[in-house]
Amino acid sequence: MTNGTFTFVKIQHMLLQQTIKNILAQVIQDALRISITENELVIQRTKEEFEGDYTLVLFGLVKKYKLNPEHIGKSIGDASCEKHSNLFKSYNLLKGFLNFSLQDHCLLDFLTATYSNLQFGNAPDNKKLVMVEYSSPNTNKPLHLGHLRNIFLGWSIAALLKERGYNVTKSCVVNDRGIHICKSMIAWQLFANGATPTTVGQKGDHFVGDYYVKFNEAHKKQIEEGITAGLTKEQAEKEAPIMKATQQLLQDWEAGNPDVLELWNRMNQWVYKGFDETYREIGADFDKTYYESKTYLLGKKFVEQGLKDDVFFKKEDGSVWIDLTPEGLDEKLVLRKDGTSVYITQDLGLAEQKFQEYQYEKSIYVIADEQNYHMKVLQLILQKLKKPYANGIYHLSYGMVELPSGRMKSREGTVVDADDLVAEMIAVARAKTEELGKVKDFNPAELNKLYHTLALGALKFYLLRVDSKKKMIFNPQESIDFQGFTGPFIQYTYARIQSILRKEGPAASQPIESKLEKEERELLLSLELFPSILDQAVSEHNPSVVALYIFTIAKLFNSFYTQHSIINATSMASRQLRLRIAALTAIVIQRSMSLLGIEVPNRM
RNA sequence: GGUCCGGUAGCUCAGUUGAAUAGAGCAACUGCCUUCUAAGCAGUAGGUCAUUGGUUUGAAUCCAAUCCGGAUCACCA
Repeated sequence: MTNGTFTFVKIQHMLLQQTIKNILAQVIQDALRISITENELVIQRTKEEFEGDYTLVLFGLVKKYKLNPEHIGKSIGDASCEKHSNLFKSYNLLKGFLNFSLQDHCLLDFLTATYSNLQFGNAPDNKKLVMVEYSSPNTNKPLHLGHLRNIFLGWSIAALLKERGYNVTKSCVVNDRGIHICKSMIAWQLFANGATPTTVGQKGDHFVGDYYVKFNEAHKKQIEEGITAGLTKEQAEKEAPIMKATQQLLQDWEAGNPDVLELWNRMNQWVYKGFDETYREIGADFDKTYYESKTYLLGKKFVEQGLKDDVFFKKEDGSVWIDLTPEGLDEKLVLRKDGTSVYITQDLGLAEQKFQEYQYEKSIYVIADEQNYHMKVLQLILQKLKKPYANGIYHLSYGMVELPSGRMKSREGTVVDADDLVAEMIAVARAKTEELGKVKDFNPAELNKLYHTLALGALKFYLLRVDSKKKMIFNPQESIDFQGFTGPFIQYTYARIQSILRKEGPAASQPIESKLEKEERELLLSLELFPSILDQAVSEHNPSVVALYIFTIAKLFNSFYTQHSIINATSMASRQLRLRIAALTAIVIQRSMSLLGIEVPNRM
């Protein structure tokens, strides 16, 4: 801090575990006269059944330096407690495990420094730009459960990145053109008699989705007729009149037929209005939206460049390919023989477009794992074209949400609709709240707000608590729980704390008890991990780390809460200590949940 | 067939840079509300970590083989 200049000093809390590692590495060098870095040390939280807070696992040292564990354990333990008595209170040695107990004041210092810090966990701007693309719906049907997993994941990853200092741009690619939307258009022309979402009083995305279903019904019927008339199944699918009309519509669209464009635009607007409503309801937002209709031609110039650079090659029929067999993949088409571009080529163009607009360091694509191969190919092609942004592409691949009966199929009507599910969750939240009757003094607006908070808390937590890489099974018969490892459990813990803090908040001027109870210790040791948990979640691109963490915090607090009274603590100093612990727990819960996109209620 | 992912308690999932007796939640069973919110807490029961072999002082975790499930390898998106 220089004189006369206002310098903002951000105090970064040094994690205990890292501090211990650094000190022990030094101690070991001095005491055993061996050269060792802190990264070689294995430090972990001491298991509950043993005495201590942090444990140094000695086996690595024993093996590498051929030392006796009893001997080195004692040397390290003695030297540590002697030279760093401000950190280590005592140690015990069990087999190859050296368990250290920390001085209470280490935890109390941490508590004092953070209990009123509403920014705890927030890291300073690191000037790195990241794009997160998520949601990316088709415009022929409403959002479903699979989209919800995608959206919650993408939103949360973006929030986590921001929290840890990244500059984040959230983007969405809308697949607004192609055969799928033409199917809805044809069905509307054939069956709607001019009906609109307004005339039938239906949400626009559902309205259009219904015509997509009607298309499939009509198509199916025509296929059966075709087969009866002697066609093969494949022929019947292609030759069905409604399919031919759809193909014609697609060609007219590409040719720019004004009537077709007008209908296309009108139907898409209906869908967007519906999407916006759903996004608002579930708290999704985007900084930038790309429309496929505007970007799908961008990739074509890649083809020329790729041919020139000998990355691509042309076949006799005029189609263009890339040979990825040296990489263990296949030959992949990048341009059809009729000169139209394929999916992968469009994605190449969009990646370039995004980079030109944002110069991102990293570009995260939240896309289901069925596209693992596609994303691998995308990155590989960009690398072969020597694009500077190629290595920054990261596919956040998540498993599909399945029903007990298997995959959801929109054509078979087995999808779990996003709007329906949210409405159902709100109904469950209402029923549970009324059953418990704790907020009878709430007015209708407050009640609706609470139901919404609880419903989305339950739903988001349910989808985010599972490791995103794994597929998950959703059983619509069993409604999502409000007890145990759930959003409402954590929200409840928060509400409990608020109920105490409404009566009395911690007073900075008051002294606090300096000796910690077991439960207080446990809680502080875990709360202290918060920033490192966020780093882990970011580096693994995995919000479930945060969900898991905050669940253990809530459990620890509830356990503490039932064993020790806060307001009626036996001494003023003890009450002040506990009020601070409660306040910090509330902060960590609120912040963790907000990073999952979940709000916390003051009462429930 | 090639490639990739997965298999842990009745169910849904943690734990996989190797480390102490493999953990939660739900469901089942026992207790605990005149005390800060019982959407809670404490406890009981439940396991051949798919199988077999290997590496290691030590394997759910690493290696190999096998079995089972899924995804993908489209001039679909």
